[in-house]
Amino acid sequence: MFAEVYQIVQRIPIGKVATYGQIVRILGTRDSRRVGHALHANKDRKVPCHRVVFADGSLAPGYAFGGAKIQRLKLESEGVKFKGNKVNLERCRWSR
DNA sequence: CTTATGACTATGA
DNA sequence: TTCATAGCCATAA
Repeated sequence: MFAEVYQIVQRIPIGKVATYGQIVRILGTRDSRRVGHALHANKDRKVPCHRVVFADGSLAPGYAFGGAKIQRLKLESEGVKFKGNKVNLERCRWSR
């Protein structure tokens, strides 16, 4: 279940981000919520959930490990470029 | 066991 | 472009 999600999330290299849809696609399902639930169940203790963003590049408002703004800062620190209040998926989208 | 809610995404207005 | 609704699956009650 979530193990697959954790594995994929940990597989994301520094400076890159993956969308829920991307992970879900790898899992072989269409449900994006299960990924979000997986991260929520695990929070940010073992998996860098801050690298997981919405399909449009935005973050999870109010449910991040400490705030979407914090998440944004963390991603920036890893080298992820931001497009306004969203991540520049065109540049930092994790491809396989 | 059934109902309701949720770190989502795609489609329609 | 932004807001609302439907669909998919798992967890909580």
